[in-house]
Amino acid sequence: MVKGQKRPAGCIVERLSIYRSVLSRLMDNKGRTHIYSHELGALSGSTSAQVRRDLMVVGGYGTAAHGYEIQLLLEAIKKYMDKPEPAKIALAGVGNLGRAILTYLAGDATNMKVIAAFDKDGRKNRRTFEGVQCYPVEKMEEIIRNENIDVGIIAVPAEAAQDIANIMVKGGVKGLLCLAPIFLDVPENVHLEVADLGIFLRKTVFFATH
Amino acid sequence: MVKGQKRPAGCIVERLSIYRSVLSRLMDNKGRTHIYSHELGALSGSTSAQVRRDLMVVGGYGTAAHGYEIQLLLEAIKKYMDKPEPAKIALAGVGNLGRAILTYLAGDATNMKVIAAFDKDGRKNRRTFEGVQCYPVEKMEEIIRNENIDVGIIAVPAEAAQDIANIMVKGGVKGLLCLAPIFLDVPENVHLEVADLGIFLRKTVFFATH
DNA sequence: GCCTGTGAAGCTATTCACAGCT
DNA sequence: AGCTGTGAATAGCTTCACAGGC
Repeated sequence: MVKGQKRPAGCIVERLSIYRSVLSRLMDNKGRTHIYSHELGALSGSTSAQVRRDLMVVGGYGTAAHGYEIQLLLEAIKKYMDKPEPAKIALAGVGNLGRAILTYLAGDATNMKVIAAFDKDGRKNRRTFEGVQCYPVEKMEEIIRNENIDVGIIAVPAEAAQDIANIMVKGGVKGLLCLAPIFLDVPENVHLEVADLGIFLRKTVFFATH
Repeated sequence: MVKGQKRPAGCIVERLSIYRSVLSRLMDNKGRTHIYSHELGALSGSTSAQVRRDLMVVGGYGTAAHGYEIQLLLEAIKKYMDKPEPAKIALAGVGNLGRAILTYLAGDATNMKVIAAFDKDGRKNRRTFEGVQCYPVEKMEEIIRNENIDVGIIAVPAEAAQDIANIMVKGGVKGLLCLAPIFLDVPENVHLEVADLGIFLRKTVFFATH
């Protein structure tokens, strides 16, 4: 028997991303200006101690009186995580999953920009999705290289994923987010992030039924 | 500066799910019957030591001569992870993301079954998606309770996610997979798994550009 | 020689707990 | 009284390294 799920362990970067989105929403929608570590913890699935530790990394600006000033915190996180220029992104595969991510990014794409999408399906080329132009896969390597794209998102079926990854790497991406249910082989110097929805579902099912 | 990404730390359950899908593919597509820990490691983004440790948990059946027998391994993993009855699943939100997960499950749903989908959009009701019937949200609690559904997948916009979660919990689900970019408040006894694509993208961007 | 199974060591990440401040 | 920042302690996870087997 497994010992009872631990919080997904996620590294700091993951949690900082979460804090960031929670804080933005809090500031924009509720007009909050300050927050305590235990509140932020509750809103992001973490503990107060964890929050304080994380915030130390970006330079803790909290006061005992009012906690953290949200504005300041967001700037500190941004400074820690973001490069001055928005990251350039390419998307391969404009199926349901690809479109879902475009929709998401149309809402919150702070410091990220999807430069181009690619699809094998000729009918999708020349079209735009959420304002992003779709090109044939044959042009991918060239466009990635010319536009200096940083990150590739792989939202194609598992069978095609490795080929797509190879082309993206040849084009010069430094990171890949693979949404297909397969583990890709990429060079050491390219960061691979795997987000397989099926695995998450299996995990959920496991913990729900045990 | 962050210390250089560590393997996502994922707990055993996550890795077992991965092994399982890798092994199935290997057996079905390539007709392999045996595999060594270092091979399985390479194919699933892990190390040989890690694989051997994980497989001990399900009952290691390896031999020095041929490694592990795939068939046996799959059965052992299944016995460890699956209940005798397939897990019953409900999906809320039949947008791009919801449909993506239905497509996925149409391919590999071993021991999982999506019983019903729900959507606010009246035009989607009465339709089926990948063979799954779509109902209005008003019927959700009732259907979840009557069908004894184990797990809910939340693929609705962030604003609606908490309401949907509340209804699902009232209906009696024991686990929730939330795909919306928000952290939900659920009772202790319900397992919450958060899979926010935006967070993964942010992580990828961070490691690609640092 | 090369593999598995596994105790022991080594790391990382998380939590505790408290000094210092308001 | 209640909060932050942080050293120290703990818990959890991963790798090492080697005995035992083919």
